[in-house]
Order: sequence, then structure tokens, then C-alpha cells
Amino acid sequence: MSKELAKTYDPNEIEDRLYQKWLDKGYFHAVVNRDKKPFTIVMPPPNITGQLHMGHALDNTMQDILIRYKKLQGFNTLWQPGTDHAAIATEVKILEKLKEQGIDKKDLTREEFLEKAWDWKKEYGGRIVNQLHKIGSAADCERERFTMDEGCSHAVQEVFINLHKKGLIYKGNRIINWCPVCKTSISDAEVEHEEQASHFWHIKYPLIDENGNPSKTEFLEFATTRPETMLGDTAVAINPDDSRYTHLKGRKVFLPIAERVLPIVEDSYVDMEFGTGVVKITPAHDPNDFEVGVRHNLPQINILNDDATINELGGKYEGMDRYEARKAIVKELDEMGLLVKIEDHSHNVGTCYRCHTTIEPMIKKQWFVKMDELIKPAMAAIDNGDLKFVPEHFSKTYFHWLEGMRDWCISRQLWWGHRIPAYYCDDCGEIIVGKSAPDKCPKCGGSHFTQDPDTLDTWFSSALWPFSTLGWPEKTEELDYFYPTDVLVTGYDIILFWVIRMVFSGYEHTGKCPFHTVLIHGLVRDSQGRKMSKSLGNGIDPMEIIEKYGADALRMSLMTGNAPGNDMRYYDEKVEAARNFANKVWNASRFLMMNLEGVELKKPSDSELSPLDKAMIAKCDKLIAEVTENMDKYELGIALSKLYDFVWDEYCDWYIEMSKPVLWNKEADPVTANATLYTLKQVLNNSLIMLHPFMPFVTEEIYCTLNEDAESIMLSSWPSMVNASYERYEKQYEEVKELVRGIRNMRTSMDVPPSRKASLIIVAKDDAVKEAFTTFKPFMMNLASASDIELRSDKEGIADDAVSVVTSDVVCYIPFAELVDVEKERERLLKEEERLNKELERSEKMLSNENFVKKAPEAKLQEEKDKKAKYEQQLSQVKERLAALK
RNA sequence: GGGAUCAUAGCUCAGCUGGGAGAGCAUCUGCCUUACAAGCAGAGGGUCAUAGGUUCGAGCCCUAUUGGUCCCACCA
Repeated sequence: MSKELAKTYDPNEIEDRLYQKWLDKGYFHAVVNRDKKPFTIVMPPPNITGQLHMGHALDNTMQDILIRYKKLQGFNTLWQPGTDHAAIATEVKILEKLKEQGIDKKDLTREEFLEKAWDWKKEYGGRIVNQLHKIGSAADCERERFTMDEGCSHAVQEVFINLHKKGLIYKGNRIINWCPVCKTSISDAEVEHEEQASHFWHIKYPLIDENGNPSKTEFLEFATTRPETMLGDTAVAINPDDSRYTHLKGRKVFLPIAERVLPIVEDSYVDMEFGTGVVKITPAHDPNDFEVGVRHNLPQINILNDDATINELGGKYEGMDRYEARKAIVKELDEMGLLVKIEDHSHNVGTCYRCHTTIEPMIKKQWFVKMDELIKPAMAAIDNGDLKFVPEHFSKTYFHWLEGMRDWCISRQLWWGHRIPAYYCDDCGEIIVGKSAPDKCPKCGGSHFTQDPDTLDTWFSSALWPFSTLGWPEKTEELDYFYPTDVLVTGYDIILFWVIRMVFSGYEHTGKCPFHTVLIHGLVRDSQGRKMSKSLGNGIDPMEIIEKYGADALRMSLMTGNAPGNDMRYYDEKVEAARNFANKVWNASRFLMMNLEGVELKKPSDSELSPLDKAMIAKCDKLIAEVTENMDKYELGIALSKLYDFVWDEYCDWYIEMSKPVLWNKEADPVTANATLYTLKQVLNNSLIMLHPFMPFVTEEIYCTLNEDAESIMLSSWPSMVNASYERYEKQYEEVKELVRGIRNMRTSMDVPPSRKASLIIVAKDDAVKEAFTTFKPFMMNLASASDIELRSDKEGIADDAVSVVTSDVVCYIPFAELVDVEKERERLLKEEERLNKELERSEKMLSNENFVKKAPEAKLQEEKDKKAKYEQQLSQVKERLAALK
């Protein structure tokens, strides 16, 4: 060995060094290679405003695992990284920062603002990508993209122009969600609903009498949660089938505050069961009322300014904030005697997902994407097999959302983002959509144009991410080779925002679904199950955890004991356990390397392999098969726990321990020692490779030390099975383990210290069993604390009061001459007898069930019969021992 | 209001197509056994939320109930 591993595992010492090596070697960089199959993942682009949090750590670890796994399997892998300009989120942050410097948005021109925004991007945009390096991300940073870089911006323009040409993008006066703080429209998906305690104001409007005056005696009562919107009322609605109000059909009411006469319209939208069955209609400030208004041709009166104060149409309330106006109006109605009562009422209020201000529905002229045609292929994608969710049930969420999708409002009154490629003729107002302003207005011939001041929803550009990053709309080699991508990994909170939009965009612009699988994960919560958030101050910084325990430990702790799509809690103890595992692997490797010192390994022949080696090879084969299957089914947590158990229990606690006598006997039997060392190394290498996707650093360090010629574990291949039919040895090995466990158990219960060795007499009636224990004898000496092991076919000459351990195949006698405590031994055997009786009872019950015998599969039936025979055999041995003790 | 999801050991969670309940941590008992005390060997601890059903057989499938979480939704 030319290199040596440090005595204790220190992640900080190895991680940065190895990452730098991977970068230098360019392992993460993917180039088109038609001889290999591609495997592609696009990284969900983190916001440039962001800092890496546990959610990113989880998301990126999963992607990294898939990428590294596929690379080991021989795929040409591309993990495409990048960042998102995150329109609103970033603009809000920049404005906050400017405010600290005493600068207001009003004081800046658009150009000045954008200059500052780009400075900001330059300063913080790279931070999160660098943090990803710390967790070991195998993303191809040479291909890093940004949603507002030249290529992506080009793609955005292209899409906008194409969709507009097809009539799928239109500009229209419709009701939209307005955030009075961000002062922009937002899409339906960006509205979050919050339950708020409020009131239900019962109000009555006087009916208009036959003379056209407000009646003093006839009123129409209704209830509202937003009295201030009365100022924009243009009707009152009743259900046409409501017998209570038949007499009101065709009549009018008087709107007191604004002194307007309103028609009573009939619309089935009104729920007769709710409230008084009368609804005030405010088409300009309520989405439903808007629809009613369209049906009945009602005027739309917008009474709000952009900051949610009342505008000039609100008469004397002009200038008041919406909530001030609410109070004032209620007060005035009360004075007029028109306020009937106030009830407590809690209801859901839409709020802005960025600033949590209550949004105000308003009619505004905005750009929309028409959805009904676009979503059709996205709807079909699940059924026709183009797209699969893991776990599968998320496809229901996906459908559910697609079904209720309304036209998508894509224009934003922001500066930070892709400016809408639409130009207005200064002379006639004609709209021309194109990459730049035309020379001449096609309608009036005018030559002066103004570009639309609005920018696009940030999701408009992220919807194109899987193909815009690969060069679309250019027909690049990359696009042709790496697209469609394979798996998209993301949290369930982002399905509606993003996944759906990528899917329909992919179909529309490339004719293909952008990925075949969406792997969904949950949220990382704190140890009390709360969401990690800034306001709670309970966030845990992954960088600190990496500093303390290492990236491998963090990655592993995020993957253990977690099923796809489920939330998980973060615990330091979990990371500690993972770190301990890394240390375990480290030390097992150290043990092996110490024993390989000065040894020239040769590939052993079949006959040179010991039964123990063969048993391990069989075990390892099984592991490879299972882990591969789990990985292919995205059961990463299960795959990892199998590797954990195998390495810790099987490899370290049994195989290494059992092989020690062989290694100590190297001088006397170099052939067997070689075979065992060779197998130890083989199995460890396989384990390291399979663990590599989960713990890339520690496995790389060990692998390269253990295999002197190896440049990197990343260049190795996913293990393949030996398939040598060694099941027989595996069975023997399990029998031996059973006996060793029995002996240890007995020693503990008899208070025999481990330092006290004893000679064992194993009585096996069956020749095959005898052979098995004979061949495994050297391996079990240590573990059974035996000074000597004798094998026999009968128990002639063994003292009746010897302590004994009964397994399914053998009886093992341990003559502790001076230690015998007959009482204790009898107790132990009685307990054993009870246990066996219970087992036998269960087994007999099953086998005496006619239906079981008739209907159960043959294999199951035989299995149960074999078990019963074993219990019977064991029980008779125990009984015999008990009888002998008397 | 609709939908999804969860309920398993003291805690946090696994349990893949239905065949004798698992892990980590915590607890208790022994061990510094020449890779590892970040370790080794043992032990205790569960009517798998409740009630039905399907099945030879249910933690797993079906129905209902209870409790928690989340998403969607226009009840003014």
C-alpha cells in the first residue's frame, strides 16, 4: 500500500479536496456521445435571491443520487443546473435593499433599476450554486444557465410570439388578482388562501317604488363580507327559482351610499340556501360577480386605486384605504338605519404568496394564455404513459389542478423580468407582437412605437427550462440528444406552479413531454414537525451541518427512513447516526487495508474459496439484485437501508469477524487467506460503488486508496452478480450464525465473561449439517468464545448436566464443569420449551386448516411443513435435555 | 364543500406485489476482544387508531368512524 487512510474519518479533510478533483477531471461535464445512452435531469433552478436550505439539500441530494447511479450504470449523464430570476421575489428584495439606502422605486428610471438588479444578480446569483458544491452535487456547472440569460430570453420571446400567432396569447380586460403592495397582478396559482376572522354585515337596500323613488317601507336584505365594494355595485341578484322573491322580478333597488339605482337580476349562481338568498353584484371586484355581470350586461365600476385606496368613483370616500372606507360605510349605513345586524364570520381570504397582503380582485387589461387547448396533451400524458408520478397518487393532484385551470394571467407590472415583446403604435394604438418594434405600423403607417411596459410571470420562463437550457429554439445537438429529459425531482408544493406548465409547454413547443418521471419528495421539517421558516427562526443551515458532520452524513440522513412524497423531520441524531456509519465503512476499509499490507492478491479459483467466502458472495449477489431493483423503482430510502444493514451487520459484524482466524493464519495457509482477502475486497468494492451515489465523498476516498490504480470510483461500474450458485454455503453460514447467537445468548444469561473460553461439543445427526459445521469450525471459534470445537454424531459420554444450546440442526454442549448452575439451566430450557411450543402450535394450526392446505401456494405449504418439522426436532431435543438434568 | 395523505416500540420513522412485526435513537446488562467506544455482545419494549368486510391468511386490499396534516374551491 502506497497510500494509507487516516486513523479517524474526518470529512472536512477529504470533501473539498475530492470535489475539486472531480471538477478538475471534468467528470460532471456531459458532451454528446451517440455511442452512449443519455440520462438527463434538469435542476429546478433556485432563486438567485435564495440561500441553500434543507429543502434544496434534499432535492439536490436525490437528483445527485440518480445521476451518479446512472453514470455508474454506463449512461452518459447530464445534470443541467441553473438559477431563476424569480421576478417578484427578487424585485421585492431589491426594493427592500434600496429602501435601506434611502432609495425609492419612484426615484429610479427603469434602466437605473435594472442596472442595480443585475448588480445584485452578480453579487448573489452564484452563492447558491457554490453551496451546492458543498453537498457534492454532480451538476455540470460548465453548462450553468440563468432564466434571463440570452438564450433563455430568446426562447421566451419565441414562445410568446408563437403563442400569440396561434391566438393562444391575448390581451384582455378581465378580472385578475391584484396585490396592492407588490402593485402587480398575480396568477391564480400565486394566490394563497388564509382563513380570517371577519364579519358578516347584514344590510338592506330600499326597493324603488312605482314612482321611481326609494321606498320607505320595502327593503331587500342581504349580507356581505366586504361592504366597501358596495361603491362598485351594479346590481343585486336573486335565484330565478326562489319563490320568496318572485314578486321582485323586474324591480329595482336603491344603493344608498352611492345613490344609484340597481336592477335586480336573476341568476342561478345565487345559492338560495345561503344567507338571505340575495347577493350584491360588484362585477369589477369579484370574480363571480364579474361572470354574472357579463351574463347580464352590467356595467363594471372599478372603485380602487392600485394601492387599494378608493378612487374618484367612490365619491366622498375617495382617498380612503379600503378598510377605512369599510368602517365609514358601515357607520353611515347604520346611521341611515339600513344596517340590520353584524355577525361574526370567518372565511377564506386570498393573499399574495410573496407579501401575504390581502389581494384585491380587479378588472385590468392584462395578457393571458388561453389554457383549454394547451392542457389537452398534458391531460392525456398520464394515461398514454408519457408521464408518471412517483409516488403515483400525485397524478391525482396533477389532474385535479389541470381540470380547474383558468386562463393564465402572465403580465406583471414589474421591471425585473422578461419584457413583453409587444409594441403599441403611438398614433393608432395598434398592437404589434414581435422581437422588436416594426418600422411602420401595418394599420396606420405610423413610425413611433412604445413597448409594453410589463414583464412576464416568472413561471413563463421556467416552464421552458427543460428545453431552453439545451438551446431551444435552435436545433442544437444537445437538444436532440439529451431531450426529452428523464426525471424531474421536486417537492409536492411545486406541482401546480411548475410541473404542469413545463409539461404543456414541452408538448406545445417540442411536441414531447419534457420528462417521463416526476419524482416527488416532501418537506424537511424541524424536530417538532414545524415547517422551517425565517419567521419562526427554526431553519437549519445545511452548511453548518456539513461543517460539523460532513456532506455524506447529511445526505445519508436525508435519505434514510423516508418514503417518496412524505415529509420528514430533521434530527441531529439522525445525522450523527449517518456519520457513524461513514466511520464504520471507513474503519472496515482500514482493517482490510492493514491486512492487505504487502500482499499480492490473486484471483482465487472456485476451490480455493472457503465456504464462508462463497456464502458472502451469495449474500452480495442478493444485495446487488435487490438494491438495483429498488434504485430503478426510485425507492432510494429502501436501497440505502439495505446497504446499511449489509455493510454493518453482514460484512463487518459477521464476515470480517469470521474471517479473522483465516487472516491470522496467513503464513500457514496463504491460499485460503488470499481467497478470503480477495473476496473481502471484492465485496467491499461492490458495497462502496453502490453506496457511492448516497455518500460520494467517503466512498471515493476509500475506493481510490483501496484500489491503487483507480482514478475515481466515478469511473467504475455498477456491480454485476457472480451467479455462482453458492446458496448452499449461504444456508450453512446462516446455521452457524444461529448457533453462535445461541451460544452468546446462553453465556450472557449464565453470566460467563467473554474472556472465559470454553470447549464446545456439537452433536449433529445429519451428515450434511455435520459437514457444514466442520467446514465453518475455524470461522466460528472466536465468535463463540470457543477454546476448542468437537463435532460428533452422538452424545455418548457427555455429562447430563452440561449446559446446552439447541438450534434447528444441532445440539451444542458446553461443559463448564465448575460453573454449572442446574437451576439456571433448567429455567433457560423451560423458557425455550415454551417458545417452541408456541411456534409449533401456530404451525399446526395453519397446517390443520383444510382451506390453507387446499388454497395456499405449494411453496408456502412446503415451507410451513419444513418449519413444523424443525420445531418438532428442536422441541424433542430440549425435552431430552430437561429430562437429563433431573 | 371537494380531494389527497397520515395514524406501527418511549421518540422519529421504514415495512416494496397480502404469508410468522423492523431500524435508528432512547432504556437496561455485560465488555477497552490486535478496524472502529462514532465501537462489540446481549435484553426489555408493539391488540400495527377504532369497527366491520374480502381472503385459507390483512399492518398491507375494501367500507365506515375518529383524530392530525396538506392541497384545491366563488358560498356572497
